[in-house]
Amino acid sequence: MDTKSLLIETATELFQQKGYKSVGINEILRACDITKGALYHHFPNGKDELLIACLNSMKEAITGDIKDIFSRHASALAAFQATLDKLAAHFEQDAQLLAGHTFSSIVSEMATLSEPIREACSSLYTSIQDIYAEKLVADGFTSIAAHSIAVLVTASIEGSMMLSLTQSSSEPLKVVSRALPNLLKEF
Amino acid sequence: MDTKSLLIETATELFQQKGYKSVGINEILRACDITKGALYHHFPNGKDELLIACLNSMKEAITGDIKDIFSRHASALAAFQATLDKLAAHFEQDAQLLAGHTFSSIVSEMATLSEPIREACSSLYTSIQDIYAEKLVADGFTSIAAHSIAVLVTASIEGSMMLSLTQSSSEPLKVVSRALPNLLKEF
DNA sequence: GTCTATATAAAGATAGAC
DNA sequence: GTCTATCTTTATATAGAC
Repeated sequence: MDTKSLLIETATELFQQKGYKSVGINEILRACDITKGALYHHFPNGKDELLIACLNSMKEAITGDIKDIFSRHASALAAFQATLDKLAAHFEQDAQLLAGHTFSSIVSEMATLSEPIREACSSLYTSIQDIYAEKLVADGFTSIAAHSIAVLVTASIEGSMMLSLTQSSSEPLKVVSRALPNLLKEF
Repeated sequence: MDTKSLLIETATELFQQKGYKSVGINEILRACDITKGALYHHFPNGKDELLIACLNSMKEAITGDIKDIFSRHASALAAFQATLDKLAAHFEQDAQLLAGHTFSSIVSEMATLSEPIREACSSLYTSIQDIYAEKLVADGFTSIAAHSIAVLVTASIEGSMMLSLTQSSSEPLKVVSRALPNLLKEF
């Protein structure tokens, strides 16, 4: 793999696990086994520019995963359940794996600090909600209802990931999975 | 106010808004208009020890707020709706105010880094869920059902706060508020 | 395109005067 | 109990050789 891609992939993983500020450039370089010269060649504007590239990479990976799951299940309910089961399974295998499905550590840290980064995170959540809403419309919901349900489910899933990480238990993910039939109703 | 309380109060607010790593000791001292000598007199173990004190302070403030709201409403549904309405109103008045009702910026950053801090955050969420569950039991739910619903609602509220901050809109908070009748059903 | 070496600033923390 | 001054480490970033 070329150095630039390696850099993005490695930094993405670290940022997702530890947040932005907590991860130093040196830590990233050590993990990639390269030095500063290479980083500043590919990202002349340094760590900020690398973060933007990582956010784009996360958008690709996360929406790709979701599209994949949603194309393989007939109903929105089945797709959401498969999503949450996968998250719970990943969590139980290795809590760190859960980080790969969210970017809340970056959102929480940066949302109030940097407007361009808040926008990048916002666009990522919008993309996710759009996939959800499309499937809900295919299931027969009106566009308006589908949009609301998509927001609700996104909030519930993100919140349950945070609770599972905090409480060191897959229970919150499983609770939301069981509650899905109630969530997927017009309100 | 004594210096120690001022320090805790000021640092709590900054940590909630920006996370832990993003807030430097110098920034806190500047905001308090004191110097390092005072800080290290009250917190010999430095920033880490100050964070623990802040987490305890948040626990007091947040659970106090919730208990207050829940004592003033007859049903769990009314109490949850009042909670979300208050969050949305605060958000619309000043997005920064929303930070005072959560500590997700700290959770997301520290949950994978420091075990004692993860435990402190976990205990805070447990306290919140206990208040919710108690009210749900009073409403007639079984203890088991009340516990599950409390987890679900906590996840939904926390997730919607994150979405509202990220998307710069109170819509996610309002969506979850409208969805509450569906959330408060056995599953 | 990547390295080494260096610059510069900021972080957290300590010592000792008052 | 708070200050000033200082120390150490770490952070991001740059310059120039290869």
